[in-house]
Amino acid sequence: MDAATSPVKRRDTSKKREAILNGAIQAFAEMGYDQASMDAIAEIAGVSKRTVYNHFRTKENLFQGVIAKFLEEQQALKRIEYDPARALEDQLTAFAHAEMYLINSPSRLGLSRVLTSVFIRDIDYARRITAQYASPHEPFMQWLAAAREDNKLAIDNPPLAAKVFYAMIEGAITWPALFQHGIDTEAAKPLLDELIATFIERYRKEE
Amino acid sequence: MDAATSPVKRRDTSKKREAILNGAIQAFAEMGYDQASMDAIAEIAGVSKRTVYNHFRTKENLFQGVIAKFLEEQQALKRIEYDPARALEDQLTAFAHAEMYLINSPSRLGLSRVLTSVFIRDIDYARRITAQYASPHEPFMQWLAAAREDNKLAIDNPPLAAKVFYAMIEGAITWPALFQHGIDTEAAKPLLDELIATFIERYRKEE
DNA sequence: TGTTATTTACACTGTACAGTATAATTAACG
DNA sequence: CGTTAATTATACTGTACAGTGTAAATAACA
Repeated sequence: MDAATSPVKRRDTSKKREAILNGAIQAFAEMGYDQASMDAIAEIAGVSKRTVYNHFRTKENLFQGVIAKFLEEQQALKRIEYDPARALEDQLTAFAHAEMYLINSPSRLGLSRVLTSVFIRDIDYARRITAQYASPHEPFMQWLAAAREDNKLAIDNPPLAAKVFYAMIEGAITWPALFQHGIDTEAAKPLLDELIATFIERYRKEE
Repeated sequence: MDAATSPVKRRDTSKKREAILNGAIQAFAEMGYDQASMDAIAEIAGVSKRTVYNHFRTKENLFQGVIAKFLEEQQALKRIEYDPARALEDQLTAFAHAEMYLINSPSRLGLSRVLTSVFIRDIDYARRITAQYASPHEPFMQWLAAAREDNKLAIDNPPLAAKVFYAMIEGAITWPALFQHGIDTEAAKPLLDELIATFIERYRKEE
């Protein structure tokens, strides 16, 4: 199958593949999984339906390609570096804002909804897929560990504290954004500040 | 249309209607909205398909009947009375446990997933439906107000505090339960305790 | 018991869509 | 250029399912 070892002449098909993937992303995001027919996807991608099937055996297969792209991006975008020179509030606020803008970005919002609706219809399937990616809370747990190391936070159980923080962010921002047309970032700021204040009050190291 | 005012003889059809509704609830919960065909629903309900259509004009219509039943029950089950004789921790813990057992109950878990998947596919539809019911946070806001009145909590902005609490419960319990096969209630207790401690540390009134 | 509203069985229509078949066309690579 | 892998247009198959039509059966009520 490898171009270098195969005796068969193979051409570069990555361009079409990209086009199909992008068309599928757009179609899924705008119409949802079921409504996005393979005909519609092919048309949006500017490609014949047969070509779609030449690249992806089934619709489900194509969807997995879309998911992979989406989740890999997500993973790359959820970084947080601990900075000992910066106030904890500042860093947490920046991080929470990043989460809010990420979920709010229109292109991702649509796909997040589709992912949610597909995953909740088949949670075992969801497990199988998401198991292939690192836990999205990992970078934050690293941050917490660094802050503790730096004697700024008193945390007995970092995974537990990470769950508390993510519960707040997801419960207050992520899920509401999905069920509305995104979040009004200005209106959400007082809530975000309150969450961060609550978190810090709990775990701040007493001097 | 009213039996008392109509000149047409009308019989009691509520039994069949109940049977259809219960069959639909079971079918939707077990198979999801799309997979639950009207034929399947009729069979589970022990009723002919034509009778289903005699009671509900369309599948969507039937689904609304199911939703109505579900959301009304939900509303009734989300009560919390403030008790000045009981510690805040106790009351919040009991409340949070009630939420956890409610989402965990197998019959409701399936329907909650279906509701989620339908609502997230059409958030404007979701708005129209849920707008007909009281905000699910209302009872808790009353509780907060009573606790403040009783000088136990220092809360400037009760709706904001309510959002903080519900964000924690939903982010930590409700959503995870939906995407797993429910929540392991024992394993969740430390997290629940931590959330409540965090909430109380933020809003407890200093003596 | 007779009337008739309601229910049933069953055949049917129309539509939407995943996936396939195939012959013709295009364009990348040597 | 010529070869041929990749792509295209188009027509097609099979299936699933919402919703309808109808005549016969059933059962609630007067």
